[in-house]
Amino acid sequence: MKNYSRQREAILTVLRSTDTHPTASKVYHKVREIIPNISLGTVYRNLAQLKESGEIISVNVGDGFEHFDGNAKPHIHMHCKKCSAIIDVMLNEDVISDAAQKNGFVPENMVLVINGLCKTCNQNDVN
Amino acid sequence: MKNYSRQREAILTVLRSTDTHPTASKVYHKVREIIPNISLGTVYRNLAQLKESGEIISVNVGDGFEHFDGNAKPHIHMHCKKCSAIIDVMLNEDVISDAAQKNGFVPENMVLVINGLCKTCNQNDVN
DNA sequence: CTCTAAATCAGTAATGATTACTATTTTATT
DNA sequence: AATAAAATAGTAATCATTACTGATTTAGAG
Repeated sequence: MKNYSRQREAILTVLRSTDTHPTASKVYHKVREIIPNISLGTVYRNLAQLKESGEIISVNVGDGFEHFDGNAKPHIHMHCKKCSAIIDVMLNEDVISDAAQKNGFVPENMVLVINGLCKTCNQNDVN
Repeated sequence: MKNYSRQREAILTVLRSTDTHPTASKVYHKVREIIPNISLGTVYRNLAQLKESGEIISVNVGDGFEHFDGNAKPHIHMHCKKCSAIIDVMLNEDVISDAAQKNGFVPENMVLVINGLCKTCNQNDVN
């Protein structure tokens, strides 16, 4: 059902070799250095597929772009509204405010999105 | 610099009278019940302005839509990937896993976005 | 090694949420 | 009432993302 593809491998390699949370477009341009004629549609399709399979995750910081992350382990993303940096903070370190202080980050507004299944949907069936 | 407008007031009223985290389009249709000829552009402009002034916040759960929230206090949003419900959980209740358990929520993937200023940007200047 | 079907691709067109634009109306102040 | 800034309705433009198509690649069987 899922065949190997050089394109998908290259995309995964790019995502795993950076901590900058690139957009689809950024990934596209980076992968073009490896596969010069890869198409944007292929990048989008594979990003969706890698996300579906849990190999990568995505973050939406409200700038209108989906940002991709090769680190699929649950962690905190701190988003600077000025330079747009997205900073990783592993979850076992500390609670929210501590984590913020340790990074010299001044939190203004925080949103936690937990994706999963709510009580009702989880009881109704398996998928 | 900021004048009163009936349209903005109606938008705020709509947002404060629901906990469903509507999209701009949903807000538009709801406000049309109060002001039948309000335009979509006006809704978008005022949502941006209300967000800027901190009267409302927005959540992006990765479904391609920006969701608006009349409750500007920091809180957790749990997003069901099946029914798309966005459930509010106040922050002082408990830590993440506890909050999830209490709501019968099965977390699969969690992303915390903290908007603010990073160390570098905060040291460089005031705004 | 062929053969075949399913999966994937490159390239391009279409979609649709959001933003920009413009002429008109409303607000707040004198 | 007069005036300037702010806001509006309506429409057009933008652009990230998705859908589509005919060609290519993959994987497994013979």
